Amino acid sequence: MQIYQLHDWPETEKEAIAIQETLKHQVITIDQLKQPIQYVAGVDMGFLANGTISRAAVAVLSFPDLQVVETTLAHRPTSFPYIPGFLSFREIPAVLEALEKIQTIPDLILCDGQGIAHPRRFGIACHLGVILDIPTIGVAKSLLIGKHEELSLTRGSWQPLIHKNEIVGAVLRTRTGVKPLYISSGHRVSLGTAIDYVLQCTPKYRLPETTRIADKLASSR
DNA sequence: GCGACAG
DNA sequence: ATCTTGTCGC
Repeated sequence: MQIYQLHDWPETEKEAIAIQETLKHQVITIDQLKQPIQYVAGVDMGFLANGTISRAAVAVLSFPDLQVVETTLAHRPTSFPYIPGFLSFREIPAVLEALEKIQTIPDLILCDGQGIAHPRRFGIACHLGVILDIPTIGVAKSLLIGKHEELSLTRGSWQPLIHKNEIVGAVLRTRTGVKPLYISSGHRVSLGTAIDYVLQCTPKYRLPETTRIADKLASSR
């Protein structure tokens, strides 16, 4: 797929904040998805050579049957450190390179990390969604910001994630008795719809099939 | 100032 | 993210 650069890539945290503050106004948190969804993609990262090389993996699956349709890999020198709140600047360059090789354009992308459940409401799912103008959902394995009530142990139960008096996402149990996931809108997907798709993509394990496939590719040799 | 902190 | 074996439980 063809990808257009929206901005120069930052060198410093200060430049990164400016980009986030600008682009966050382009994020759409209501449903604007193709109907029906035919292809769902998962994206994940791995690192090689003591972290100096970034490897991005993309897996496109059919929906709702979740069969692998296509996968790609891309490698790049790691150019930005890991700083909480700035994950996208570290990971997106390699992800875009892997997505450029994809033939099957996904209707929805599940990202490893937060969407608007972010200090400036612009996590990696938002950033990728705005760059591509494709619907995205943030699916994180741990909390970045916000608080929530305890939730019951059964699959499908969830609680709103609150930050500064705003509902920024949901804590969602995708498997009974297992640690929950942190779900938030990335771009062109509402929270309720995000929860719905994440549950449809987790028929068996805690993590969505999309990210499980991408994860294997990204962290294998 | 102190603590928290996606991957 | 990554370094790493066995082990507890369904």
